[in-house]
Amino acid sequence: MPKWLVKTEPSECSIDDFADATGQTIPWDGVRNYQARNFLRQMRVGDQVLIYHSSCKHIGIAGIVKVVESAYADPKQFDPESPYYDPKSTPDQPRWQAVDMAFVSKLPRLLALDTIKSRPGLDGLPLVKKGNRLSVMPVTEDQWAILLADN
DNA sequence: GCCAACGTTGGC
DNA sequence: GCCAACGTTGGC
Repeated sequence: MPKWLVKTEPSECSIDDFADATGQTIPWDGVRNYQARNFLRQMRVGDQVLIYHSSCKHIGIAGIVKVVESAYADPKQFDPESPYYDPKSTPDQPRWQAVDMAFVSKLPRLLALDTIKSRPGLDGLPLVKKGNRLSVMPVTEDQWAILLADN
């Protein structure tokens, strides 16, 4: 079963928002980068996803969610009022996808970015590569195990 | 708030 | 198809 990591600004959507919506579904929409979108398309129901908090006070991996609905056309691309509106997208030819996710667990404590960077074996993870801006990325089983060790 | 790194756009 | 200009991301 593939595993993933997604970045989010906690002011927009945090692990606590998922926890507060336990048993419910939260759409993962607004992805507007082709490489990230291609990974979204590969997600399958049941895949586990690490939630990474970016651009905030406590940067790092905060918890785990799971995919509960695989990719469908992101409705926000058709909504002129939305900041995620894409005028070049049409319902016949949608450019962007969303998936639905649901809460699994919070990490007992935040796995901080500097801790992540200090662990060997994560060189291949796009998250720790310099200048990387990819917001949806695959995580290998090995990387997953390293990240969740001692947590 | 700064700024390096990156992706996208659009003129040519 | 090149590439400069621009906008955005995201750590610091």
